[in-house]
Amino acid sequence: MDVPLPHLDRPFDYLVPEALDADARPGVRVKVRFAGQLVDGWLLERTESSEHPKLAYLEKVVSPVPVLSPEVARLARAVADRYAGSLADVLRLAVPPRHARAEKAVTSADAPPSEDTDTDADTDADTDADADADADADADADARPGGRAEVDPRGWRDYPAGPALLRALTDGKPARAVWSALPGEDWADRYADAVAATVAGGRGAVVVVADARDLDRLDAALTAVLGAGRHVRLTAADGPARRYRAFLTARTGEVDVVIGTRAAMFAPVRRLGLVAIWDDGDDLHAEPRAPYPHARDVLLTRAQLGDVAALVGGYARTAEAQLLVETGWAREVVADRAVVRSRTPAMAPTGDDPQLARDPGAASARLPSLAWTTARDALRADLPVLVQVPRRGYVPSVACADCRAPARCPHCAGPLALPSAQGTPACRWCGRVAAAYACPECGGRRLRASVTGARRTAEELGRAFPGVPVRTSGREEVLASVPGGAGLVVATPGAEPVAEGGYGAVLLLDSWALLTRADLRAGEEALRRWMAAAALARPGTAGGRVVVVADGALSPVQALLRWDSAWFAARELAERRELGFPPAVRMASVTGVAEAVADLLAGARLPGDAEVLGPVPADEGRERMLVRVPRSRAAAMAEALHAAAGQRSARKAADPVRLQVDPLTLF
DNA sequence: ATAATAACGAGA
DNA sequence: CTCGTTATTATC
Repeated sequence: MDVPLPHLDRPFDYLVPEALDADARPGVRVKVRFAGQLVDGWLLERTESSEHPKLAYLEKVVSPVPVLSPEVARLARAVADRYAGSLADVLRLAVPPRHARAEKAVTSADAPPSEDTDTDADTDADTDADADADADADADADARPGGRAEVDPRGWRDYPAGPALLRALTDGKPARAVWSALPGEDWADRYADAVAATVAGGRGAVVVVADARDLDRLDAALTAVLGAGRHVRLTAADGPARRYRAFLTARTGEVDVVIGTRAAMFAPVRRLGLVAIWDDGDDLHAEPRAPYPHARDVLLTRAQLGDVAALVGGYARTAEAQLLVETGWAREVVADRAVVRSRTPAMAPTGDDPQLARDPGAASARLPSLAWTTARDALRADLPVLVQVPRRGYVPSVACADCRAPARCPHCAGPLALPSAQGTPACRWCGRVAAAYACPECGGRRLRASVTGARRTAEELGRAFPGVPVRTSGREEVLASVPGGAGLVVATPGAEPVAEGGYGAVLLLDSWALLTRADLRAGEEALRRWMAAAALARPGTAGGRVVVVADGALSPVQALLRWDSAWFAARELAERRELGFPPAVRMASVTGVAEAVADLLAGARLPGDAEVLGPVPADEGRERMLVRVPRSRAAAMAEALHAAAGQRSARKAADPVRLQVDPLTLF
């Protein structure tokens, strides 16, 4: 039933009239009379009998195309349960809005929609070039015959476990890998290898990337490996018609490789063999619509439910990925230290005090001396220079003025904030005032908030190197690539263009702004962005250098210098265990006007060991409470919150409450 | 939203 | 005890 009310989050039985019998198959969209009015719904299954005494008739089958596959239906239910949401909400994300013209185009051009069991569909249009793969498509995927073409594992040889991963994919084994890409790695090519290996084994794949630029890159890499027409792009940016068309192409089994942004995470794929996500730390992977699922978690749930292989990759490793490794759910795929050293650009930290710069050019650019000379040398060698500058608008938290350790609440470890320049610091979680705050690291008593003026520094940089072309890549205009000669590229994180042959120098400026963000993930996020930029530099052996303007003693900086995000992720995860933060525990946030939040929590039968933190003020006069449970109680907490939301909606409580499990930002 | 059903209270 | 009115709850 396509109504978002939590108390109606269950199936309802209807009679199927004779006339609709043929079309009324599981997975089709239907219209039914419900509480007097016509509402949309999904036909989940056909049964012979019903517990319910008096049934109404199905009103209409909207379209005979069974757009909801059984696998996706099961997945959607699991995702709804995990995120304390309703099936209807998840299905809205999983199945794009119907586009009648696109539907007509796809279903008339091809064979009729395939049978509904994802494992035996064989009505795919025989694609001209390689009809080879489907000769034994119906055979048990685990009993792959030996004579199949293997994918060349060359690009994966830098990682000792790489070739075995590709073999497992071709053999249809549900391998699970957390991959740490080397600097300079062409990740899109490696993902194309993994997909090709899966396809060679007769299975399909879903790959999710964060943005359009990554998608273009992956698209090109896949076309080079698989040829055209073997995969399809699924992204909301392509517009409703193309999106629905791509969706149907996958649903009918015409192609069995889907790549896309998070809109693709629920893509129906026949004989799914691999789910993959690149750069899972990018916050674009978090769906902003209820129930706010994260692409990584949806894909991992998919892998878990369906004996499907999973690949979680990035230059940097997230704490979540580290948890997969530490629990043994996934194996890490990393290069040996010697290989890492040979590929890494020469990296150095430098203090951020421009007064120390002796060179006049450096002083005019307000650049640390080392950063300035490094850039100058690269330009003289006719190599491009990348300058990464954080975007404005980060809310900095409060840090110790002496050692710069983030100031945390002594009681609940939430972030401290200064209400005014003169005020006493208070916790943004529990609201307690930390009047006598002393830094646990160094004992310092002074606090500072920080930082602005990032972009201006970058503009001044251009003036410091007269005659050198300056390009910018940022929010308004994102460059995909730049030519190889001498030139300055100023980019905000995530918008760094690839340089032909690699950058001669990469400068990471104003790291302070990244590191002091009021965010649990500040360190992880800073490292992720630095690594993404540093990965574009030439190796040190080819003259590539990276200068990070930050204290070399800080652990994210250490991790960058050693190109060891696994080490950092392990530290990060250990710290979150200690502080009781996700992903070591499961959290949920409850947001709304004060009394509504209190009402919901009062009605929630939370597990006994649940902790309730807050309230803290949220925007527009609402407030926010956090519920924290051990991971073993995650399902019970989600259930309890969903049920409590159901009670409220059943008695038509006016004020809405937003439930978010594993919210991306906790503060 | 709307109909059924339970709960309630006043008057016979 | 019964009838009419009002809260509650389920909605196939």
